[in-house]
Amino acid sequence: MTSALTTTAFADTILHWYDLHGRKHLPWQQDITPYRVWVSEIMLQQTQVATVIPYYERFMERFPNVQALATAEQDDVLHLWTGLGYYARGRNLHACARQIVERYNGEFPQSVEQLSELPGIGRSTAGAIVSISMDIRAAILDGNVKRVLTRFYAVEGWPGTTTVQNRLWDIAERLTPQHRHREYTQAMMDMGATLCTRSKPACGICPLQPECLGHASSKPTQYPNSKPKKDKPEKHTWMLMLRNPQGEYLLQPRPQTGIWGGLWSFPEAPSMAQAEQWLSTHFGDTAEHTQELNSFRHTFSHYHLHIHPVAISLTRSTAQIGEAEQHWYNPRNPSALGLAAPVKKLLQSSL
DNA sequence: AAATCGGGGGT
DNA sequence: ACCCCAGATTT
Repeated sequence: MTSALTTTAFADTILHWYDLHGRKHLPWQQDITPYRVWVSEIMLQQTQVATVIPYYERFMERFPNVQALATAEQDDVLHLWTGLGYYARGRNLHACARQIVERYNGEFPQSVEQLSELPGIGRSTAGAIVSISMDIRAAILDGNVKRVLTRFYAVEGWPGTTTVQNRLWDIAERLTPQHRHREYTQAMMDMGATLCTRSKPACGICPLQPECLGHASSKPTQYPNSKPKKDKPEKHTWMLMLRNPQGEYLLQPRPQTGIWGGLWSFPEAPSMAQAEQWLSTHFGDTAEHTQELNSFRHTFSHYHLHIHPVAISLTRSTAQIGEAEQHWYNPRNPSALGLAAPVKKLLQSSL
């Protein structure tokens, strides 16, 4: 980790580049408040800017402040989160808003330590909130910053390990300047997002290039070192699309934890045989036209899920199924519920 | 320390 | 088809 550049010169270089080329017109960069920055940071976790923007605009219109979010129903929050993924972010966002209202009288606490105790806010997100919206010096270490730093210092090792992560935090803290925190934080993210990109870094126009060890190595894209590969298991599930005579589909809430936590989905079975078993138990005299639709594959970060949709038309509406909560969903008049992306897709294609 | 959580966009 | 993205939480 040797560079001719002092930490001060590093920040000055970044800030000068930001003044000329940084992004200053993103939605969350207007009317900067802790609430608006917080929501944007949560949405931007593992999700790219272009994807987030329409979700952010809708969310801000519906929940303009932390009080509005705190008093909302979880279904209303997850409805606006449908399609963004990582739904624990939506649940944590909601829980966090309620804690801020209850414990802090609706005002965001002004330290990385206090913010980090709140659900969904870790060290990096807390650093972003205080540096951008409160003018408090703090480092961040998101994907963009990791990429810039691992390249600039040619840091070996996968950043998922504690060793590499600690080293990167040390570097990030050391490089954060004493002034212009908001601009520096934004500048580092912009560098990573627009210049020091994953596969085609624009080293030719990068102000850090003369001192960059990654560039000197002639293989800057080898940083950050990639995660060790693992085979993804293949899993299967049968989704039962029960349609009543009114054209409504039966949905059930999923558990709060695990895949699609807190969202609504079709009843599922681990095999077609068990699906038919379940059908005869609950709909023995009302189910007809059971038809297996074309299956498709949905890929998660850690496994592939083969979804086998089964269309079942009911001769009449049926009462409560066991003790489970349930909702009859009309695709022509959608309810405000959180839906997993494949469920939403299936409901739309049923029209 | 390692596993768990989605969906989309780039290549 | 594969990689990974403005990470945090749980085990």
